Amino acid sequence: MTRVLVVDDEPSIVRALRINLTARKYEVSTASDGASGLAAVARDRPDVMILDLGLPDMDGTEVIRGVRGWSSTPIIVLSVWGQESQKVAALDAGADDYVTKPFGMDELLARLRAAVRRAAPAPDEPVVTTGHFTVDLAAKRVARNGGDGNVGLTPTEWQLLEVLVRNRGRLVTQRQLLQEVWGPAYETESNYLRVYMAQLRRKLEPEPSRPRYLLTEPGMGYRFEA
Amino acid sequence: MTRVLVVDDEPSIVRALRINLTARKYEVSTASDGASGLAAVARDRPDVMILDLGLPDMDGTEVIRGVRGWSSTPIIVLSVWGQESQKVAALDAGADDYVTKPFGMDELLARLRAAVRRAAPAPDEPVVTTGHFTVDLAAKRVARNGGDGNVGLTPTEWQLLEVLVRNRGRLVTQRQLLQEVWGPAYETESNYLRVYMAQLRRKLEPEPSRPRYLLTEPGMGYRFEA
DNA sequence: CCTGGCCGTTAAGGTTTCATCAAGATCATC
DNA sequence: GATGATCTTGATGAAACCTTAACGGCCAGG
Repeated sequence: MTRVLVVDDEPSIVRALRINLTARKYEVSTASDGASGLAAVARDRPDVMILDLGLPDMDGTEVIRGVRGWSSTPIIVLSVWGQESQKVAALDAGADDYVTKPFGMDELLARLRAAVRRAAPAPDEPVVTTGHFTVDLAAKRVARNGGDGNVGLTPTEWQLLEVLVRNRGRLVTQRQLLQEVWGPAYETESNYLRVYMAQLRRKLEPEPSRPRYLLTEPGMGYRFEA
Repeated sequence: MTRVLVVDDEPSIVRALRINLTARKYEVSTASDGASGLAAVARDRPDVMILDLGLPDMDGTEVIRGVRGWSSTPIIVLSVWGQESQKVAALDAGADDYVTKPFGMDELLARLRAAVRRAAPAPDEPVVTTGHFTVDLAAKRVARNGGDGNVGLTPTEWQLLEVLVRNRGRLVTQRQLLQEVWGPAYETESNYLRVYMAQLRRKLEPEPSRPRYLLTEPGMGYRFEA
């Protein structure tokens, strides 16, 4: 039975969610502010968390960071319409998805299912092959196809490549990359990214100046394409 | 059976709607002012609401806001011709679509079907496909069908497209778009919209000068149709 | 018929962001 | 303490982007 934690300070929403989720065989626990929400995550270990951004005691992104410090429980964020920057901040902080209030129950349930499914035992393919090289995530090895021997990557280069390959096909924001590789304090040092992306491209791309696998999306981030 | 709530103070219109809707197997309930309309929404939980803006007791946008506080039931607004600003205000408040009086029954029924269909089970994955291209909200990727490679969108273009796609099938006012993409301070810079809509159409539409998916609603806003 | 408002389109300017290079700082190892 | 690899930092030219203004088409109202 899937456990859901609802953190919202509006009783009507909490009630509606409790009724609908219970009817669909979810196990529901609730909290009405950020502090007790964090406590509830630690206590109940929910499989997924629904979090309202407009809590009375603390900022929603603070709650997300508090959870993400030690848990990867999927988080679906509820936000009122028009607070675009808030939503972006929440996603950057580690939220998995968002729904704007007012929401349709069907939509929320769909996103809930999707979030739980994504979190399920990741059938991670540990080896990714492109037309020119092969990345083995488990063995931490990169080898050029046809050519022998493996490509030597420095620790930082490897971490960067790993994040990109794990999100292959998807765009990864600069902030996310910096946060995962260098830590939260380096969110703005986009210079590092450029230097290391250049090094990766020099070592992996057939034409480093015309990237084919490690793509730049100007203003947004990078994408690994296999 | 689909439940429709009609809120209008003109008996002739209520009667005409009741007859036509009942004949087409809708279950109809009615109310003649805003207050009882709100009560009826809470009591009957209609699948869709048809709301006249010219009610005796309260402003139409007030009714919409009252509903939107806790429900996302689709709302189709009826307004007399010429009250453009009223319609925009209603859409901004959260209405889904509008029909100007006098209206053709066929048109109203079409919009009714569209609104109900839209509210039905939302797709699990945030991937929207049209006849000519596919939008993946999670991966931030747009690909032309058949053609390979993805279409390169700038950050602003992407944000604009995202708002439209998330509200697919439904009219989004200029103000809403400007606020979500550029921020509350740019509510009147409708020039930006024209420039970026043109760019999106050039990149996505098969015939940019004859839009098929990114539609203009003159005086109101834009609509993404899949 | 003319006028004004709204929309679509285009192009140029200024600004931000990106790629590349190279030199200093840091770290691990011996 | 010396050495080599790795990581930071700064500078520069190039590319992409955002903004802004101008022009023309279309439609409605006078």
